[in-house]
Formats: sequence, C-alpha cells, structure tokens
Amino acid sequence: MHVLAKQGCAGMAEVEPKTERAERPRLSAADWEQAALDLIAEQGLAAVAVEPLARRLNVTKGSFYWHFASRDALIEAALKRWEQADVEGLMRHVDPIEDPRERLTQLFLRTSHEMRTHVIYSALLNTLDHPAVQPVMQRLSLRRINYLAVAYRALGLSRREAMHRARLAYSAYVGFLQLMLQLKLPRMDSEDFEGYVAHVVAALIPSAAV
Amino acid sequence: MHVLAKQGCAGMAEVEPKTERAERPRLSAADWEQAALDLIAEQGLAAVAVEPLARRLNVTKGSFYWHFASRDALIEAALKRWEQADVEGLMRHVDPIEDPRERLTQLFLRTSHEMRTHVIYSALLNTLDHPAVQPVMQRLSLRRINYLAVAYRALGLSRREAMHRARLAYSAYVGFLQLMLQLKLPRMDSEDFEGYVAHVVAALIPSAAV
DNA sequence: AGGCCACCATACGGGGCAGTATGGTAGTCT
DNA sequence: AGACTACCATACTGCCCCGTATGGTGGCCT
Repeated sequence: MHVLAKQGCAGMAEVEPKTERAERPRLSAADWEQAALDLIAEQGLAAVAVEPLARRLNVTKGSFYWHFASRDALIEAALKRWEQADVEGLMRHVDPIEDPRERLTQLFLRTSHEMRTHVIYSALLNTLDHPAVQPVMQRLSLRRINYLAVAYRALGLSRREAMHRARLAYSAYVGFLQLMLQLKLPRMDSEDFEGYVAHVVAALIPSAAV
Repeated sequence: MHVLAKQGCAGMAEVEPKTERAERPRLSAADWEQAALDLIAEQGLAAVAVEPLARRLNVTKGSFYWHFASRDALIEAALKRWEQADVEGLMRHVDPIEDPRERLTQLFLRTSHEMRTHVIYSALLNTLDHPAVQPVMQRLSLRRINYLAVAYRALGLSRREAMHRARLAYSAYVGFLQLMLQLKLPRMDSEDFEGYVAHVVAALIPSAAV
C-alpha cells in the first residue's frame, strides 16, 4: 500500500524534482492570506470562499481552520497585509519627491503603470458591503485624497479648490479603474493609453501659471 | 412540554380577517421587475434573490415562477427596462439642447441631481461579473462616452482630445458615484457639493477660448 | 351558474458553502 | 526511539438559496 518508498529514504529527500503530485505544500497563515489576495485580484472578494480556496491550494478546509478562526478572520488579515503594503509603496516611491508638481505627475504616472495594488483596490470597491472592507477602503481612500489635496495646496490652490481638485482627480482614478478592470471597456493600445494619461495630467495638474 | 396546544387544533383556523394582512396584491411581471430594480438600488444585484424578494412582496416564490422562468430571466427583464428608461431620459431632457457647451453643462448638472438611475448604475458596477449585466453596462457606458465625445468635438476639440476628455469626464462620473454611494465617503453638505460640481464643470468643459 | 385561468401557497429535492469534531501523519526535539 | 506538535483529511450538521411539482382560490367571461 504505502508508496512512500521513494520518498522518505533518500537521505534529505530533495524537493521531488519530478512527480509534481502533491508537493507536500505545508502552508502557513501568510500563504493563505497571499492566496486570498490573489483570488481577490482575479475574481473579487466574493470568490474568497474557504472550500474553493482550499481546492486551489490542493488542501482541504481542515487545514484552513487550523490557521484561521473563520473566513472573516482570513479576510481581515489579508486586507491588513494589503493596506500595509500599499501605504509603504506610496511612502517609499512618491513621497520623497520634493517639487509638488513633479510629485503629482509621478504619482499619476506611477499609478497608471503599477497594477497589482490597484487591481485589488478595484476589486474591493465591489464588495464595500462587507463590514471588514468598508473601513479599510475608507481609510485608504481618504488618506490618498488628502495626500492629493496637500500636494495641490502646495501648488498654490486655495483650500477649497485643492480639496475639490483632489476629489476630482481621485474620482477619475477610481472611475477609470472600474471602467477598465471591471467593465472591461475595449482595451486601449499602449500608445492611446499613454496619450490618455498625458491628457489627464495636463487637465488635472494646474499649468505653470501660478 | 409541547406548547403547540393552542395551535393546531382550532378547527380551520381562518386566515385572520382582521389584521389587514396581505392586501391581496395580485402582482404582474412588471411589479417584480420594479421591485428588483428597487432592491438593486438599495442593496445591489446580489440581494436580488427569489425568496427574499417574494417575502418583501408578501408572497411566496410559487408566485414568482409563474411570471418568470428563472432568477436570471427576471434580472434580464429588469435590466432591459432600466436601460430603456435611461436612454429615454437622456434623449428627452438633454439632447434637444442646441449649444454644445450648454448641453454639456446641463448634462453635468442634471447628472449631479437626478439620482435613481445613477444609483442603479453604481450598484450594477459592482456586479459586472454577472453575464447579463456586463453587456448592458458596456452598451450604456460606451453610448454615454461617445455622446460626450461628440459634444466635445462640437466644442472644437480634435478627435483624440475629445475622446480623451470624454473618457476623463466619464471616469470622474463613475468614480464619484462609487466614492459617494458605495464607499460612502463623508457626505458633503449641499453648498460644498454645488461647489464641487461647479469646479468639475470649470475643469472639464473647455473655456470659451476656442 | 359554472368554468376557466391567472395568480398564488405548500412541500419537496438538491447544491454550495460555513463551521465543528475528530482522527491521521510527518517532522522535530530530546 | 518515542513523544510532542504542527498541519492536514474525513465526515458531519446546518443554513440559504434555486428550481419543480402540484394543488388551491378568486375574479371574469359566456
């Protein structure tokens, strides 16, 4: 019966280069969180169900409930991980830029290219009815909008103007995400896309005239 | 132990003539479609389930399956009805306006005030994975974007500029809907809201300088 | 008046997922 | 080597919804 003859005896038993099969995954909580985020990016939070997720990882839910108390616990952990990574990305790559106009421009350009965190953001926008999602998305969105408003203020706009412009820019961001990633409007080719981004930058970042 | 003494034995136990109870609704297919749209506006398409909907209308699903072959059949019918009404609204109130700048401005202002159709639009944006929703939303969105592009062309923009500006304006529309209706960002007071709309109009509609 | 039919209730079977209980196995430490 | 523990499988209950089958009732027509 036992077919593990070729398995345990070969000294250190290297990681089975061949038979693929089960691979003995041995998952950790972080693996589940990562898999959940992947699933959110691909199919939305609604697709994050325990049993399908377990099937995807070639285990059963008996495994899952060892690592997490419930589905919601997994979701909260995954969201926490994602939010943390998102904030760090902003602080590392954009915030150091001194000139506010350059900072805004780079923020727009960066956002238009880096995808993963925005794909998840877009997917989560469709599940705001979930109690764990709402507060995370609200924090994150307000933080970003305020970040924009501060930059616009530094460009010389009044408080109200800066706030309005920040809202407008962020709305355009959110809407574009939804139109492209969820609604799947006919995908623009690379050239057209760059043209659009340039248009947005020109339209939403006040010109040099102070 | 058994407390059902007062329950089963009372002869025929008439249907309670006094408590007004059911009101004898006698529903039609249109009633179901309307109720479905109401539910979508309130809680999204996912909440449109046969049994809950029937409870809401004080009937059982026995009634539903007389009018519709399936849940999806109801959804398709409701979406068709909604799309039709949306198109008619545009054609009746905005399209007659001659001057393109005035037409655009009125389109923005109207959109910012009339709510029902946009609430449904926003809710449906969260359920684009549903096969019946995707095509409707795609048609409707493309139609609106092209409508904007035509108006921008009439204002003197080039083809590409007009298309980009239309995409931007529509993205701002979609994003603002999501931020306000789904994410429920702190509701702006009426004055602030009007200020925002004015800001958007000023930023997205080219000034008189041709 | 009697019947037809639109509309509805009741009851049932089935499926998918959440969560629990409990037993199994493989790696590690001593 | 034996025990301990981390990780996983199996099997079960329960809930909620979809869809079907079938029987009931009231308004309308002739």
